[in-house]
Amino acid sequence: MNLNIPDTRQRLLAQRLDAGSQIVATDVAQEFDVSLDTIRRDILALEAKGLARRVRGGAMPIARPADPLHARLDAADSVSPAIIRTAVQEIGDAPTLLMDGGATTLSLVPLLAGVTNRLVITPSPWAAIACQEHAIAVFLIGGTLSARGGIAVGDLALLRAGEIAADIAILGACGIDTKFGLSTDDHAEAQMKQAMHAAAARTIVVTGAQKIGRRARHHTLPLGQIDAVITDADHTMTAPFLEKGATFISVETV
Amino acid sequence: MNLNIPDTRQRLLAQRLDAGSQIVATDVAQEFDVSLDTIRRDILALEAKGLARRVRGGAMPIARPADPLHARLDAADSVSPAIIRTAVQEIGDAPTLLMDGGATTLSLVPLLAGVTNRLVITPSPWAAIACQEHAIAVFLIGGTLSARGGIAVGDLALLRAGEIAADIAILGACGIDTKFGLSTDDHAEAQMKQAMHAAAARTIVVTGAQKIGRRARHHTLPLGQIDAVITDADHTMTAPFLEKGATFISVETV
DNA sequence: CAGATTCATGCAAATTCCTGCATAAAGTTG
DNA sequence: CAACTTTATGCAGGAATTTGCATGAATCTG
Repeated sequence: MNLNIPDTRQRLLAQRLDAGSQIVATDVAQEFDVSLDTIRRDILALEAKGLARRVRGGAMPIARPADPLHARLDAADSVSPAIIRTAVQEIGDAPTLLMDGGATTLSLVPLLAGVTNRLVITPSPWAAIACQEHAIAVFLIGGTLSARGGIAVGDLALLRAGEIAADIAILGACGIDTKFGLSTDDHAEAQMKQAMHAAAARTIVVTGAQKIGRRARHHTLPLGQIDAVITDADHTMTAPFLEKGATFISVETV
Repeated sequence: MNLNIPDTRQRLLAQRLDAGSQIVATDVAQEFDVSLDTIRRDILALEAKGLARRVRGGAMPIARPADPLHARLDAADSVSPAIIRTAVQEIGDAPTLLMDGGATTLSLVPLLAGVTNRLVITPSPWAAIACQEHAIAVFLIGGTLSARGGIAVGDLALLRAGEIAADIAILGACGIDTKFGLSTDDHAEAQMKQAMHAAAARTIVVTGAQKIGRRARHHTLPLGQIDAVITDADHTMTAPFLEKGATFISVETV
């Protein structure tokens, strides 16, 4: 049995809050066999750490971050047209595409129509909808959609990606660095991108200049496994990558 | 159990208002099992915060400036609020939901938030996105997205639905008829809906009056396998169904 | 205009919160 | 080992919040 000390209790309570459930002080007091005051103090401590929102009778999870859609749509507007043009040209007539989620890749979709027999495979519901609106055949990879992330992830999704042989994987980036390679903020999404890379003959990364040199939390792919990076960064930023043998296709910013 | 405190209630009410539905004080009072006065005070508080327009008997959403994204939601807005309210009430606190695609079921999503540990499983990317915007955990069922249809279909999808045990399957309808039962325009989607029915303990159909008596191309479920139909059709339309032993929950059109 | 419904206000009961204090266990220091 | 400090816990009493009810006013409906 666990020790019934503040640390243990608070850890468990924080865990529950993080999972989205509410905490009813009287219930928890009974569960741990301590007085209501003790639980109240635990909640007080959690609030001080910013892990709980205290309400009458217990606590609730901290308010979630602002909804990702607007940010996503706003960002989509800001993707450089030059990047989009170049990426579409690079993709050419390849019939089977693996598309990542994210604003940058999403903005490519409208220009992918018009190729006969093209199939887009994607774990992103946004990309799937965009494809359908442009009459592109689309296969949706299922899985859990994380609260913050934009693509479906999970073992099921990984397996499924393993069953697929695509021509080109088109990935977005949270960060790309000369040593750390391509990186992603979410661990599960990083795995998904690795699986997409493995299932495709070529891997292209499409990303704006602001991601160059950044390192996100999780390593995703080493530079050597990326066939081309399309970006609007200028030469001073891409030079270190070129020295390491990476293929960067830079486009002039307008 | 959820905390029944002003904060929780007001948050949920604000959410419903934001989703465009109106609030009937007496109904909500019953739903939360509190007195009318309490709800009245909640509405008062929401009005003070500028989140509600108080009217006799309840509250209405604040008139919002039109928004470019709104074009897509128009279809959802045309779903009778009474149907939405009733369906949400019928769903209650069920933690695991299987949601069909379509405008009607999509319009339910904003009101499904606020239940702890709720998971929505859906083959519809639209539903998945709507869930994510409302911070509802969602599992996306993968598969091919047909050009016209709104949900992912395919053997893979069917298999996957077979691995799932949900509390309630919430289905839309292309047509529902006393003899032909529930029917769907697309064969693959019909199969998907059958699989969803099989994976859930209860099956609820939510549909507008215009679908009553229609027969779509593909038979999907016999009436006997549907636990409840929620519709705004009047008694003259639903009577033939009731005679056959079906459960229809009719709501008055406003 | 009469009846019914809904709203506003005040009030009492119940619940919960806050503060201070006493006790006990664990750790620290000389 | 003894004395001290720190930490955790439970309890009591007063303050604050929330709730349901009662009363009369206001509003809607036919």
